[in-house]
Amino acid sequence: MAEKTDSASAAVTSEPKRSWGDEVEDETPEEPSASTTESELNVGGLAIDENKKFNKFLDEPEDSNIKAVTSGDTPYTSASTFEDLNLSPELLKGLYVDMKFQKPSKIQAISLPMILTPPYKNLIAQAHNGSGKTTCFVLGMLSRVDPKLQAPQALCICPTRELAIQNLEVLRKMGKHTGITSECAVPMDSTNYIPIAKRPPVTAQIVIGTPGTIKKWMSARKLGVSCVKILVFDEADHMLAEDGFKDDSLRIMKDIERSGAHCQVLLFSATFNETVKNFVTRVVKDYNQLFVKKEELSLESVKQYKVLCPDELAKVMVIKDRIFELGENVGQTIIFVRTRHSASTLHKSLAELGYEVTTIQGAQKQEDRDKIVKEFKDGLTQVLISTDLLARGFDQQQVNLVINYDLPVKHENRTEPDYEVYLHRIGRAGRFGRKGAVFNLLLGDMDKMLMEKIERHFGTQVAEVPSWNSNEDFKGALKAAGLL
DNA sequence: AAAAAAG
Repeated sequence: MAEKTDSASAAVTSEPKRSWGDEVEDETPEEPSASTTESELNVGGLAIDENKKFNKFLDEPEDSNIKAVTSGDTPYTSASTFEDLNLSPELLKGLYVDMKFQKPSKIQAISLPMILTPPYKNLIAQAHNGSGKTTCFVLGMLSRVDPKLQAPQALCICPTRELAIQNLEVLRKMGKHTGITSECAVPMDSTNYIPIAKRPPVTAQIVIGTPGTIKKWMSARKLGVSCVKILVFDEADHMLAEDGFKDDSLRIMKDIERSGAHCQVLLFSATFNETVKNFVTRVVKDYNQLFVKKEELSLESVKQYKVLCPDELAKVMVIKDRIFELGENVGQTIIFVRTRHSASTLHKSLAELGYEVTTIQGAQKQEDRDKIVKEFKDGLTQVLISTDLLARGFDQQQVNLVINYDLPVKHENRTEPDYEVYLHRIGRAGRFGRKGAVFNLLLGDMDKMLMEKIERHFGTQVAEVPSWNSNEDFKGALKAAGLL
């Protein structure tokens, strides 16, 4: 039995007074622990234990420890119901009727009061995959927007076109009765292409999109940001990582700040490695934060396995003979590969063997990508091969099986696993506490070593499937995962 | 011998 400590403890911290727009000039390395006094004192802000008894029936990782550190002395009380949040009746209707939500999930219960209570502090929030982060910032945006002001007031930046579209769909469903307008700022497909100069200025109150398009619209003066009062970065660690979208994100932040209005910044992700964490805590100032230990980040409901494969052909055979045969009783499957090229190679091998499979990767045409995602979300396709395009955020509850055809590795050093990508990939299964299984196909000593490092990093045990070509072994694994 | 966005 895992010990149940207080789920969240709040502490007062004193942060360096720095503006998030200043970061480009200010790269001074800084010891974050020196400026942050994190005590485990329970200063009574968060009544989490009280909340626990309501939430224990919910199908999600409620026993997870989310550690809260608040800045300043605003007290926050965890919301045990959505009514606690002073949401408009229209928004509550969307939550209960359209979204069919009953109670806030844990991350929602803790983060929403922080987002919605004046003086609207910035927030850096980490929470498990599939625990309902999207709802946190969507609700935040919808309820902070002034419905009477017809101008962009909330901006949400996402790493992929697919994620931006998905988030907008959630927002529109949740905000259906509010009359709040929204627009998606992603590269348009060829059929709907309108040159930027011919586009009318954006009047939508909430804009969700990808960095390039947002930047483009801003610089063409089609997207005014002077009324923007809430700025969200989904998958924030990636959006602010050195090899991610860092420059674009900082640029957007800076432009908004330059326009004058005070803007609340929300950073959400399931992962924040130490490097990014140190960076983001320097880019935003005066923030509240929610964090999860990396050892507690793997979802218990998703069983992880490793499969030792003697050669490349064996990997294809595992997909063909095990995943296709057993997987269809189990739900949908995503197969992750490292490169666009291996995506098409695998696709071809499987297609030649007569299996029906679709593939998505960034080199495809926008409209093809949209079509593939739509088919998969509609349940018309069962098995989807993907690059890390879909590693983050993609929410399809019927996905119970994730295959790492290739393990995720760091770009700059391929003998190092990319722990964050690994966690995001396996988080495509087990949405909202559902059961799931992950099969890591390992080929050679390098893969074994990478796998060991991953196990060590997250402090998890990844069970071995005894034989790659035994149907019984895979059946047993799926049974143990609760899928058969 | 990377993926993502976008020009």
